[in-house]
Order: sequence, then C-alpha cells, then structure tokens
Amino acid sequence: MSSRPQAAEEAGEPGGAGFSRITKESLSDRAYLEIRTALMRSRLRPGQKLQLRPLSAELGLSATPVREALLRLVSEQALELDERGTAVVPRLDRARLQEVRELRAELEGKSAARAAEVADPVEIARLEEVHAGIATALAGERFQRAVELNERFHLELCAMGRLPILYQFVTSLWLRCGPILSHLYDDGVMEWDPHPHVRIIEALHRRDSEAARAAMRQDIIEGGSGLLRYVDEAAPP
Amino acid sequence: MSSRPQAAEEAGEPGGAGFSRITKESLSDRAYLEIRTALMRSRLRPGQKLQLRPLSAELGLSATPVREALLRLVSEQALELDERGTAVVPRLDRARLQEVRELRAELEGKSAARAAEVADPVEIARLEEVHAGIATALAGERFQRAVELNERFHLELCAMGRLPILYQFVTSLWLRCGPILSHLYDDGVMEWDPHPHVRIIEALHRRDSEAARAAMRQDIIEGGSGLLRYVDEAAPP
DNA sequence: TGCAGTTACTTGTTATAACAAATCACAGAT
DNA sequence: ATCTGTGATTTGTTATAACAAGTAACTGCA
Repeated sequence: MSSRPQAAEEAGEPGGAGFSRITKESLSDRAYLEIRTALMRSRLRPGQKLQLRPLSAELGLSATPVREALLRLVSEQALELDERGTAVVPRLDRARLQEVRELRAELEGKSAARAAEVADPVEIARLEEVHAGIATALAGERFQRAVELNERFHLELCAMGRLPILYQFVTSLWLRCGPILSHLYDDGVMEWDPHPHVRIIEALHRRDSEAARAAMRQDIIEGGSGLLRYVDEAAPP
Repeated sequence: MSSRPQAAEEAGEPGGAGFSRITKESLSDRAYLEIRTALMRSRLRPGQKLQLRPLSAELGLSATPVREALLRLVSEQALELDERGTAVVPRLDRARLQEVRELRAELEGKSAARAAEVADPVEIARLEEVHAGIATALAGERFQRAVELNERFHLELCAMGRLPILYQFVTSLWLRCGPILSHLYDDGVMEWDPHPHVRIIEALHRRDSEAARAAMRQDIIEGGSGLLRYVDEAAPP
C-alpha cells in the first residue's frame, strides 16, 4: 500500500456538481479511500489478498475501521471475499470485462447525451483542459498520468449529466477495472482521426446529444479493446 | 422490524442462474437481509431513523454485525446517513424517482433485450407462471402479494439476461424504491390492452429483442407513473 | 528418513468497553 | 414565564478481547 501520508493527493477529483461527500473523514473513510485509490492506481494486483490484521497494522489503525472499508469495497464489488472470508482483488475474466465495457458504453453514453443537453460552457472548458492534459502526458510518455486524466475526463463528463445514481454506477464500473487500468497504453497509443474526446467536446458545444453518445461509445468500445489482453481467459479455480 | 423467526420466508428468490450467494450466513448477513427485506416490503417509512443500539437490541445481536449491515445498505444507497451518522430511510424526491425510472427503463430494457436472445423455454415458462400469479393476486385484491410477484417478475427476467453486473445495478434501483413500492396499486390497477408483461413474454418466445425492450420500457415508464404521487416534491431540509 | 498427531498460530467474526460529541432535561436565576 | 447553564444520557466511532475454525509447524514415533 506504500506510503501513508498522502492525504490530500486526491485534490481535484470530479463530482463537483451536486455529488458532495460529507467531509467528516472518519478513520473508516480514510482506510476506504486509501485502499480504493490503491486499486484505481493498479497498485494492487488481481488475486492479491488483503488480510485484516496485516493491513490494519500497515495503515496504523485498529481492525474495525479497516474491516468496514474492506466490506464497503466488497459491496461495491471492487473486492471479493474468498471462501474463508478474506478480501481479495478480483480477477477479471473476459466475460466480466466485456460486460463492463458494454455497460460503460450504455451508461456513459447516456451520460454524455445528457451532458450535451445541460452542460454549461465553464464545464465544457474544464473538460477541454483535461483532454489537453491527456495529450500532453501522452506526448511526454507519462502514461500513468494519462491514465489518471483519462479517468478524470470520463467521470467529470459523467458528473456533468447531473444524474447522481448513474454517476455512482459508472464509478463502480471504473473501480472494477482499476487493477488492470494501468495497462491502458501498454501496447501503444491508438492513433485516432479526430480523438473521440474531441468529438465528444464538439458535440457538447453543438448540444448534439446523439453525437456525444456515439463518440463516447466509440471511445469506450474501440479505445478499451486493448485491455482484453490483460485479462484471464476464464475465472480461475 | 416485526417478528424475527422468518428465516426461510424468502424461499423462491430470483438469481438462480449464476448469481449464487455463498450460503455462509453470518450474523452480519442475517441483519442485512432482515433490514433489506423490511425496506423492500415497505415496512420502513421514508425519513425513519435506524439507530444502532435500539436496532441491535431488537434483532438480538450486538452492535458490530448490525452496524456492518447498515453500512452495507448505505453503500448500496438503500439507506443514508444523516449529519450525525445515523442511518435513515431516504426520502425520494421527484427528481430521484424520475432518475430511477429512467435508469430502470434503460437497464431493464437492455436486460429484456438480452434475455430474448438467450432465454430457454424453461425460464420463459417460469416467468409466465409469475405473471399469472400477479393476475390472480390482483383479481383477488391481494395487492401486497402482487407487488412482491411484480418485483420477482422483473428481477427474474433480469437474471435471465445473464449479465451479473447489470443485475446488481437493477436490484440496487429496486431497493431504492422499496419504501414506496407498496403504493404501486394504491390508486387503482391499470387496465392494459395486452399487459406489457404479456408482450414481453411473447417477445421472448419470438426471440425479438427490440420488442422485449420496448415492452419493458412501457411497463416501467407508464406502469410506474402512479408512484410519483407518493414522493416528496423536493428533498426536505 | 518419512509420517502421524498434536500444538501453536493466524484467519475472519462477534461482543464489549472506552471515547467524544451532541442532545436532552432539569434546576436556578432574571 | 423564559432563558441559561450544567449534568446525565444517548448517539456514532474506534479499539480491544474472546471465539471458532482452519492452517502451519513441529515433535515424536516407526
């Protein structure tokens, strides 16, 4: 889990528009966020076990809040429990990843369509900045940075749709892919004619929801296909 | 929360096809199921507080497993936490219910379309039985029974789509409506030309996915509109 | 050397207690 | 009668310990 004092590293997260988290920050939340970002940053490998007491010791907490964090991630399907009850990072098999991509296309597509109807220029500008950041990161071969910004692009756009439940579902889908997401650019950066992100942004400007939806679907289906190589053929025994 | 020894009341739940729950049944799971079905059966009113110690006493358990159950329901958005941290049954405002209906139309629509492609005759027959049960219950004015069977119809159909993540999302949407679901038939039973459920079943037989999707959408959008009357105009202070 | 049996330890689970903060209630003063 | 301050109670939160079950390791015998 690496270094502990990383608190405010997660500064500019999405979710600004109406998806406020209470900022009470209990120990339980701290543990949750720490494990969660470790997952999203691919610092935990599929199949890896997260045992209660060793993990608590590493986080410097007692068992209770860590257990709560683990159970919360299990209920979000970001972790699983083995037969013994130990939390383990799920292995994505091909069928599961396919389902995730299909649902992402459906849900983020709807999100984009909706965003095209309600987004204001300020939000769109912010989105353009994020995409520019991705381009810069890729040009400089800072792939980890690009992966993080790509996530931000998608979640920020999703938040712009102003459908909180939908937003939650989408984050859940991203969380499931976390452990393999770092491989997004492993076999090269795809060359797009106009990048789907650009097509999305243009569609937002034109308030063209169907174009936004289509571009989003393309980004997810075609852009994510490389990940299929990093997946177990079938769920292991 | 009513009587405790109701264990196997939930016999014939859906989820037969590949959605197996480990049957370990810890105390935590017991508490979870008990609160959850209380929600789904509208035995808990919107705004009602579920305090840790009183609830634990009522369930005859210590605080720990009950707290775990409450937090799990919170993470599924079936409950919320007030500023103090107390679990409370959410009040659905109009916007939220609209979003739930929209997402149900989208997701259950996809589910139905997929089911039309892969369902086998045995499953379809079981679905027909459930719908027949609804008709019988309505004819006999056993509305509570009809509500439960209606839920079963939808979830069983969703399971037939064989998309586990989608299934989980849909159950989550149902859970959010639980507290007001019992009002489904409060202002009369809708008279359908052919009941959408019948149109769905016919579409399954014909393997016509788009017809199945359309019928499902109709069932959700038109059939659930009555519930809008049982919702708070806006989220209260 | 190899195997069986037993001990010790590690696992998740649950109960209990200590803690802090917020709320409630009641007493006393104005 | 109303307001205020203080103490007791109730709230969620966290830590700790007791428990059960499974696993590993080691010892003693063949």
